[in-house]
Amino acid sequence: MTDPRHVPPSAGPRYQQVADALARDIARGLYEVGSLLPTEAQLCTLFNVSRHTVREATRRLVDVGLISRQAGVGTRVKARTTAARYTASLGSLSELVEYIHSTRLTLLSAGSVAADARLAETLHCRRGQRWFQLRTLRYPVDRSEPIAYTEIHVPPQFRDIEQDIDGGTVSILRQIELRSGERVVEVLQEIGACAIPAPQARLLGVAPRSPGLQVLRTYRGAGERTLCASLIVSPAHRFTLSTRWRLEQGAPIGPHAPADRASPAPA
Amino acid sequence: MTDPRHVPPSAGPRYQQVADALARDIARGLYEVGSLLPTEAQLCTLFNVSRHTVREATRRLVDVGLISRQAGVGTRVKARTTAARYTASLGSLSELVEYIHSTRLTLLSAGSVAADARLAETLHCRRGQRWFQLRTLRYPVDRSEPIAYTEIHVPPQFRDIEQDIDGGTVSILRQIELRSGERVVEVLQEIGACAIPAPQARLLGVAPRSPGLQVLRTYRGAGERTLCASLIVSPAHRFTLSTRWRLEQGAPIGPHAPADRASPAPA
DNA sequence: AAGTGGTCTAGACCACCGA
DNA sequence: CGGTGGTCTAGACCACTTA
Repeated sequence: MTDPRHVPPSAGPRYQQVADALARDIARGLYEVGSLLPTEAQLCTLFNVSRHTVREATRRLVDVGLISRQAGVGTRVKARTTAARYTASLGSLSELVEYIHSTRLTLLSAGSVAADARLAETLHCRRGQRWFQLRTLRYPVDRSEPIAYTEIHVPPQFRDIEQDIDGGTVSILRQIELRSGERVVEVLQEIGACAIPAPQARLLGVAPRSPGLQVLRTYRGAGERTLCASLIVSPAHRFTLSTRWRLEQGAPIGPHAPADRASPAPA
Repeated sequence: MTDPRHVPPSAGPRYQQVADALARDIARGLYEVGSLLPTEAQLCTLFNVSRHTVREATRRLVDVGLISRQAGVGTRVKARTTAARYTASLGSLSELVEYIHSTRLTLLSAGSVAADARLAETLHCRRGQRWFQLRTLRYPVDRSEPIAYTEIHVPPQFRDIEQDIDGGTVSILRQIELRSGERVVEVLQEIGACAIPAPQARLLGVAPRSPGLQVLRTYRGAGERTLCASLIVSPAHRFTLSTRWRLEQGAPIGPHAPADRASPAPA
């Protein structure tokens, strides 16, 4: 019942049928990876459609990465099949950072520090590197038990960022972006478990060495310059991080609302 | 009103100029979010180009999420500016799952279970739901200390998956995909910290209630059918999860056009 | 210089939506 | 029903690559 060659002439618009046929032929190996597809003119006669239709068809295949076009050269086969890619995406940095909307921050301290051995390892920087450090606690608006302890580190030249940090890391990032003219280009995130050290445990109202989630985020501009690094420590069960990975189909149809977000653990 | 034509006419093809002009007008607020753009015919006369060119222009704007088109209705403005998007991507599921390449798995047990209250909550399923459960330990090839305890749950109809699980979750997923004809379309991942319960702690060689990382992954096919759910528990410091988020530029090369997002987001 | 894809025009018919 | 975007044709000129 499942003969792959039995594929009915695919339905839908002509360009889709052409695209499907080409994709099938590529998968079949009729057109090998690296070789050139027939020219658009040839495809026109081959499928008996206008050039516009051929281009609409090949455009789809370009979009899914099967082929690429180059003026003056031709249309080259890039891959035999569309690789399965799973992606997660964020609408903005705030979705990564503001794990709970209705939270408030309190600033514990702000000052210049030099990285000791532990901090250097955590932030992947040289020992002795100087940072301007903000230490904060994040609370749900309606409770007095903090969710997380956060250390935010920025390069010393940004030490005079406005310290109304209620906007959290995002507003700090925005200020840095404005002042440096750089854009956050990538965020490296490392998640692990830890035994919460006594000082933080005291702040968070849990027993020393009790289980905690530790999230390190390094915000980088172009050229791998670190614009900000934040370290979050949160007792177990106070929140979880969720990410939704979705298969990226060839044709990105339909709305997707994937988001990495953190959600509070049920109380 | 300022004359928008004082802006230097953007370079490039005609459709790009049209797209730029429209994007500028949307950003300016001339066309409000939610409202309809002029019809394609109107845009043709407005810019004095053919309909093909107008469509090529609006297609770009659709790709970057500024507008959407609907046959019979019109072209609607979806956002005032292209929001910064950060995406993370995986080449395949194995990058998500096989956190360390050189590991080996040992099977502790395999059997049918009914979800008790705890499991039901963990897996977000009904209490009493039946699963075929595999319990495993993952070791680095060169050490005897396990890095993680993993429970893999699959729907009972897949209970006779081949139990040579050395391939890990991925090979199990592949088998399920083959047998069900379904594809893993999305993966929901929840990460939290926990105090490792005594039984698992014993298996992992750590003290009961010591800190652990807990990762729940739910693999879903189309229609939100759960094909597999895995629960990983790993003692602190034995491994960390890293993710790299990258800024996705507005109109990059291959229009892996993210579909529209509802949230206009940050002010 | 010949041939490729890139762009653009002018015109046509269709399915679908809303009044 | 009239108007919208969706599809498709036929033809044209261009910039570019390759020989």
